[in-house]
Amino acid sequence: MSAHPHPGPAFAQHNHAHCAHDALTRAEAITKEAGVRLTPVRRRVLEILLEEHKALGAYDVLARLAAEGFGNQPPVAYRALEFLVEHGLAHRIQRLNAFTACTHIGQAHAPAFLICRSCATVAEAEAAPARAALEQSAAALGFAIERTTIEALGLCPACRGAT
Amino acid sequence: MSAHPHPGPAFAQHNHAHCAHDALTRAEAITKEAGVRLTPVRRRVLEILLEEHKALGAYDVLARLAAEGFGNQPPVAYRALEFLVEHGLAHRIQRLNAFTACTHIGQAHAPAFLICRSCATVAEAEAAPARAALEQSAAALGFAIERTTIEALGLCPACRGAT
DNA sequence: CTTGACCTGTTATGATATTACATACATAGA
DNA sequence: TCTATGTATGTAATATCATAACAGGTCAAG
Repeated sequence: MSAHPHPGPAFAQHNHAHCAHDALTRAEAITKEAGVRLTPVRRRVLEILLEEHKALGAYDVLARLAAEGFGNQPPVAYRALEFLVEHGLAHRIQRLNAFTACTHIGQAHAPAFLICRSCATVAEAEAAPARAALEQSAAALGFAIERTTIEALGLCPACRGAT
Repeated sequence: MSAHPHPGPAFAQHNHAHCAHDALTRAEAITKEAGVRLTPVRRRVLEILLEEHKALGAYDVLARLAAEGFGNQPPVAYRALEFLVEHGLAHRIQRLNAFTACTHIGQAHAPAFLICRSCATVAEAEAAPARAALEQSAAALGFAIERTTIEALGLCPACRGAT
């Protein structure tokens, strides 16, 4: 169990170095637990995503990897990203065709994403109530939901303040 | 006002010819009202989308158009689709990079999409409660939502029944 | 019947993503 | 230790999705 069960949102001021380091530590625990390998490329991709609370395209990640001596073909990035998403270490933002590090690694969560259209920061919000509401609507139609994508575009607190 | 303010979901049995014809009639009213033109390409694209309650990729639509003598370059399809989305006659399904005809043309609505992973049918569900719940979560973080995308993947009633 | 706005078409290119296959690495069992 | 096996990485080639820029056509207001 962690001492930080509810880390603040990406919008809030925080010690980002600690936030990123903590995420990596958790990622190592998670992967070890699952019996899968957090290889150098995978780990590096997670680190890259953790540098900022933004979503990065696969090709952005790829460029970074290539510059550091990893392979420079798309599958290198896509495979690492897929691995991270599959193990809950990162999320795919459909609206942006991009990826962002999970800010709640190791915690059961079903996030909604809040995407600032001004600064591109992506935060995870609690989506359980929204999902429950949707579940209701769907059930009324006889539809069995398996996976839900909830993404909102708008303005983060900082960008609302700025003119 | 229509005699069918609450058409059934795409999953329900319905007279599809009537459903599609009705949608076109409404589309004509909407565009006339807005002072924009439902030109042949645009109208034809809407008809194509209305043929089934599925999402079609821009290039699928384009192929149909080209076969019918319209232009065969991507912008032809993208522009018509953009027009339809802009005027609420169709929706973009982010998850599929595809488009589907709106089943509630002319009604104020903020839909969630239910996508059957088996038969690919797309239905619109009521998303107002889910949006309200999300609005709550977002407000707590100081985030001002402008647009929300809600898409669920799962099994439609028919495909649940089938083994 | 001209003008201006908008629509359609085309070329070209950019951005995102996957398939297929070859090579290298880790590790468990002989 | 050796080697077989599964898994990971690297590369080439290609598929899929999307937009920019510009030329020509259509239509309706003046």
